[in-house]
Amino acid sequence: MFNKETEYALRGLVYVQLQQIKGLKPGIKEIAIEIDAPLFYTGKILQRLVKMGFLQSTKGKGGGFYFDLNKPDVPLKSVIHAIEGDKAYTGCGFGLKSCSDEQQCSLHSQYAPIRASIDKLVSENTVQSLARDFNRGEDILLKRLKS
Amino acid sequence: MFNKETEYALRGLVYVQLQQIKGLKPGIKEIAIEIDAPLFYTGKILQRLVKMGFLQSTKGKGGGFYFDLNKPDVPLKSVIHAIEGDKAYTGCGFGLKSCSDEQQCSLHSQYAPIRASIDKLVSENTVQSLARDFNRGEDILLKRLKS
DNA sequence: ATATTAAAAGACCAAAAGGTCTTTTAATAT
DNA sequence: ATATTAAAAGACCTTTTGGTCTTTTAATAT
Repeated sequence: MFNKETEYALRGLVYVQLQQIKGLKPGIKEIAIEIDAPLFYTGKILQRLVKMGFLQSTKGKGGGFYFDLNKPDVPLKSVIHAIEGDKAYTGCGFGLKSCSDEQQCSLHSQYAPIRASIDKLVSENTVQSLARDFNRGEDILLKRLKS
Repeated sequence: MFNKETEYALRGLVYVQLQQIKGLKPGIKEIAIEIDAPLFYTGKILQRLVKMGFLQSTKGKGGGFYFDLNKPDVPLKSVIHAIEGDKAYTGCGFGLKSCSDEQQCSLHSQYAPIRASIDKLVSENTVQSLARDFNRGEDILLKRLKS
C-alpha cells in the first residue's frame, strides 16, 4: 500500500513514541533493529523526519530521537503525505480517468467510498494513538515482522 | 493505486474490448493513442498480455488485438495479479505486521474491511463489464485522460 | 512469389526507489 | 580542553520501474 520509506517512517515514529512513554530516547541503531529496517536507511529517514518537523533529536552522548510534547499528535496522513504525496489515498486508482464528482467512470462510484475510508483511517489514527494501542504487545507488532 | 504497467494494461484491454464490440481489431498504434500511453511501451505490454493468455493477436495486414470469445470474462483482479502480484489488495498496508486473522495490529481491524472492498471491486469488475459500462462515454473515459 | 503490413522479440536507456557508507558537526562527560 | 558519543550531511551504489528503438517473424493482398 505504501512505499518502503513511508513504512519505515511510520514504524520508526511509533517506536520512538513507545520509548518516550517509558522515558527513553532511542538512537538510530536501536530503532533500526527494533523496527527491522536497514540501519543507514533508517538514519536517513529519521533525519528527514526531523527536518520536516515531525520529530526532534539531539546529538552526542545521551542523544537520540524524541517528540516535542507541546506539538499536537501526528496523524498518519500527515507523515504519508509528507513522504509520498497523496497518491495512495486520492485519485481513481485505475488510471481510467481523474476522478471528480462531476465526471464519473463506472469504477469511480464503487471506489469512492473505499478511498474515503482510507482517508478516514489515516486521518484518525495518529502515531500517538497507535503507540497507545500497541502498548500491549509491542514486541509482536514492531519487532522482526516484515512488511 | 496501481503501477503504470497495470494501468496501461487495463486501459488497453478495455479499449480492445470496446472496439471488438464494434467488430474492429485495433493495432498497437491506435491503442496507444486512444488510451494515451507511450507507443512502444504499449506494444510491449500488449505482447505480455498476449503471452499471458489474456488477449489474442494476429500479425500482418489486417492484424491487431482481439479477445477469444470462448474464454470467460477477465476480472480486473486477474490482470492486476498477473502484472504486479497481490500487494495492492492484500496485506496490512502499513508494514507494522503481516496481517492475519489470529494476530491483529490496531490498524488491521480498521483496514480489513477496506481491503475486502478492494478485493471485491477488482473481482467483480471485468474488462468486459467495464467496456459495457463505458459504451456511453468512451471518449471521456479513455482518451487523453492521464492517470 | 513478393511486397507490404503489423506484431514479436529483445537490446538498450533513463528515472525513481531503495539502500550503503564515509565524513562532518554538535552534544556531553571526564 | 579533550575524548567520546551520536546525529547530520551528503556522496555513492543497486534494483526496479518505466520507456525507447531496431530487428525479426508471420500474415495477407496483389
